[in-house]
Amino acid sequence: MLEVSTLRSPNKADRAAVVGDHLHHHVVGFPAPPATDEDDDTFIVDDCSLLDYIDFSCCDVPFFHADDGDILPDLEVDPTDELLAEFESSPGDEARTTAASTAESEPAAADCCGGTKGDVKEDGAADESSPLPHGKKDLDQLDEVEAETTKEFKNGDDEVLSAVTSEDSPAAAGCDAKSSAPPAAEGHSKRKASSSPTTTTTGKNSHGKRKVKVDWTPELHRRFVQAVEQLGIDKAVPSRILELMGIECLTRHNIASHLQKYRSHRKHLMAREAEAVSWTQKRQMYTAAAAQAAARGEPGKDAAGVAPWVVPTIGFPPPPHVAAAMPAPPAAPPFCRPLHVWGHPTPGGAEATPPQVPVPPPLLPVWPRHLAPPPQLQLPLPAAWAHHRHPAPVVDPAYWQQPQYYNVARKWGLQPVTPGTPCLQPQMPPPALLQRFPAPPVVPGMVPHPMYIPIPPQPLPPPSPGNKLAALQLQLDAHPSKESIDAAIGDVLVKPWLPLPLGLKPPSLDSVMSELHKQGIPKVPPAAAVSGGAG
DNA sequence: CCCCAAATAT
DNA sequence: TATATTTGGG
Repeated sequence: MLEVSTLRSPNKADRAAVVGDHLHHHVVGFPAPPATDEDDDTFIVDDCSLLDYIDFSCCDVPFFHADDGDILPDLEVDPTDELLAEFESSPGDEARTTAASTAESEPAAADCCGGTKGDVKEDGAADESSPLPHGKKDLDQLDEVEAETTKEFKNGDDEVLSAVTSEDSPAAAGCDAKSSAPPAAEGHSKRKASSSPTTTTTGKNSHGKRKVKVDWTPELHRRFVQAVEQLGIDKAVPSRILELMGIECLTRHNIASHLQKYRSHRKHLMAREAEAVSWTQKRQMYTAAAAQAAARGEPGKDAAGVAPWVVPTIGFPPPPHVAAAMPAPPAAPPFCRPLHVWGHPTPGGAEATPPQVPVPPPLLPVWPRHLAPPPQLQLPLPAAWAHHRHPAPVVDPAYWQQPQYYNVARKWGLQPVTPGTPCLQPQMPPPALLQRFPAPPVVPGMVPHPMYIPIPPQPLPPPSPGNKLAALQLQLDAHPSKESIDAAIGDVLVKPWLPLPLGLKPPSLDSVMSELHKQGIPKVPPAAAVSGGAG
């Protein structure tokens, strides 16, 4: 059994307790509970079932359900937004839902886990009994759970959000989390010890399993990010973050881990981006060169030859007008799930401001491959592209400020990238646009993806004799490393656009496009048929 | 206490 | 298998 310790917050009174599943639906968030001070320490979740059912994976998706349709609301969210409940399940099933709670703007008070889904650790026992037929629920801890409203309805289940860990750390405890199990036994219970078979977490329904790990739900993550941002670099250390977050359910370790990952993730992104950018640039340069060559009437350079090289800009955001002219992205995924947790919370407003131009983003956010987007969850999301206009990209200052990353950031010029923001669901381009989007030809060696137009490496048009640049580029691009490709692809998937490294000066897309246009070259290779687009 | 790297679980 | 999270060490 796992125990979760709850943290108590000194100040906060709030905490929601979690409820056991037994309740079927009662969620229980107690807004501020008068509760139990006594108890603060631990909650037990008994039910096993709850957790089980909860599909954490889905959790990520919480947004979708949003009533408002928002997706990743920012931290500040209104209650409404915050609800992240995910209900993926349908009523019929077990339903698992999770709701998020509201968050408050207040960091401190935050609710912690607003989003967390319950995790709990388990141990065993508890009762698995969980008799609940279907319900499972979690609870949330949120302090204020106002949001509940929605949640409750939803499936009737409840959800919870708490994260929990079992750490021993008392300190941590406090939260509302749910915890469960009896403390006893193992005492420390680190999950690890048990190897118990059960484990599970994710959803399965069976009853016995629960999540052991802290579930970093988007909500939680948001909070995390927020905290980090608020703290700013220096202070963005686990302990501070924890404090800021106010979530007592989490332990420093949890935070630290998450932080680590967060950084790591960023680092990777940066690296990939850099690569992608460079690759893209080369490509673009080549394109430009080719276009010029074509313009000169060089043989072999016709629209066809050139067009293939026109790729959606991966490296940088196309200017609005260009974007408009560009081919619409193939089909947008049914919905996007936030980059798990790694993204930044979009601070308010960003999403709030819909892009003036409903231009479909050339690039789409990533949806974890392992997750199949629930069909039902298709929500209209605000265009992610709003990013272009974001006055100030929301970046996690803290992140970048960290020495190691700061340097990197400078190096790569990533300042404004907002890593996780992307999870907005791109709007589905109008049919007309979709048609314009030729299906990417299947190119051996290239990974087919609806998101980008594959550019066959091999079929490069021979450089014209006089075109050194083209030749050079050809060489460079002819055999892109797998990584490069991957990076490019990943890039596309991950973010709509990337800032170029400071040192690089990409040819303007406009110039390229206009060049092509002059030549009568279609923006997109006519050939391809639209792939399933939506797929 | 924090960061990094590895191990493990999901 | 890949990814996420946790655990352990410096």
